[in-house]
Amino acid sequence: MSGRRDARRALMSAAISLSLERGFDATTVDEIASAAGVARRTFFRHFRAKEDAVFPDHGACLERVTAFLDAASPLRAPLEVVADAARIVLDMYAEDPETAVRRYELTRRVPALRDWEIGATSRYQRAFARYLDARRDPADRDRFRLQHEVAAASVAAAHNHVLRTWLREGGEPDVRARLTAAITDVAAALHPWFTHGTTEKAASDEVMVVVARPDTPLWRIAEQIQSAAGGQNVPG
Amino acid sequence: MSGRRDARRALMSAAISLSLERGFDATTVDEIASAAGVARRTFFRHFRAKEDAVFPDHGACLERVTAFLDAASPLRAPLEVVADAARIVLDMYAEDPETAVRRYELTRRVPALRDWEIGATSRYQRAFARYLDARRDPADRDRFRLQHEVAAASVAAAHNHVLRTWLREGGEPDVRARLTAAITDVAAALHPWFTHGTTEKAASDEVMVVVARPDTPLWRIAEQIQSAAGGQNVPG
DNA sequence: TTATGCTCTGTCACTAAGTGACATTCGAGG
DNA sequence: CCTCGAATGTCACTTAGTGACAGAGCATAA
Repeated sequence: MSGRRDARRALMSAAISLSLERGFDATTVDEIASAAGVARRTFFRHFRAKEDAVFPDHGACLERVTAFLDAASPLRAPLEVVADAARIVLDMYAEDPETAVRRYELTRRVPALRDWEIGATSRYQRAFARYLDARRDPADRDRFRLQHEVAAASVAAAHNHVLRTWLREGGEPDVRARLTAAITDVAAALHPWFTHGTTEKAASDEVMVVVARPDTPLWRIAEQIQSAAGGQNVPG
Repeated sequence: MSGRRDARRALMSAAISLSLERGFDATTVDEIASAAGVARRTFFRHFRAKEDAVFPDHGACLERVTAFLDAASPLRAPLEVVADAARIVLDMYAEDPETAVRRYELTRRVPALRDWEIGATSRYQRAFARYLDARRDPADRDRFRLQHEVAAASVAAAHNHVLRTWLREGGEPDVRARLTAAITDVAAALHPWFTHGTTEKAASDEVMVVVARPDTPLWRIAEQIQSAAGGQNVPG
């Protein structure tokens, strides 16, 4: 009937607005669809369920996260990569703070929406754990699966904490810095789990010597070199 | 029509069996009800939704967990109490291993059921975090909320890991011991977060002297006494 | 311009989840 | 035997979600 490309966005907006006014359960898909100026069937072409209309971007964001994790350099420390992945999720919320805050109001009030979002975030968490698994030497995977799941859950919890605090305050200040700080805290506690291949270094002023066992992961060596260089350029 | 007291159990059993045969989505509530020998309406008197019939005990278990946490002695270390709370949940699964394994088969295959269970377990996790909050001095709560949420998530993740491993193996060996081991690992990493009120001790062979700041929590002092006693009886 | 094809959309019809109202039956206790 | 309350059965209804088919909008090639 009108512009043909913004149906999805209009539906999301209508779903959130109407749910905030009358309540989520008291709002029918018919009402949402007609408020957005489309047919009822069109709603279900864009969203699998009524709850999905409130969180329309989790699908695409999950794909972005998994693609990022699949493409991450093996030279980087695993927990740092997972932290960046969490940052991707946070950025998605921060992209539209107003909508994020309105959504948050809804999820606090409607249990069905809370469960739906928990289901969505659990998929990120699973992606984190799967990534940590993949980074580990195949022989070690079974032994470290517990640590991976706990680490993934911890990063997800830190992300959720920062996100909720930010939303409660209205979406104003710098979220990314807070996430970095939170995950640094968590990573400090969990660090021992990810430093198995021990590395020793004997450094002088001019020469850097790194002594490591042959099976030491590359990212650990990179980490040692970086800390030994102390922020200065490593002489070529 | 027949015995009047076991409708709930019969419905749960029918729901799991039929869903394993034909698939969860392809099984209607009508079929479940008639298989259990009751009317369709009776199903919804016992369960809020079709998914609920597969996990009928989470509600009661959550009440047990929160009651346990509310009644826990302030002399015990917070992480130990939370570990015991997780044990309550694990015991509920272990009470009927066969059903638990069948349920697990279902949750692996049906996304709706997986999301439903994740929603249920998230409520335990919230209870854990809320308890850790309550244990903290009111002035410290805001500063430590991140740690509480991460700790709660970690314990929940450890529980889920042990549970899933156990279910995958068919439900045979000693689960409780594994949960203890897993949570011990986690608690070791998280321990620094829960030892703020520093305690120093100067011990001799016959006399025990505990030096602590006045605001040191009781459970920390108890912990110190216990470790100083080294498993022996503390002389009265 | 018309023809062709693709994607998004509208319409209709249908199954099944979940709820409210009211009647009925079972079981315990007087 | 009668009564009361809780669990159940019956009926009717709203609404979520899906399948099938038709039409509208927009591109590209002839």
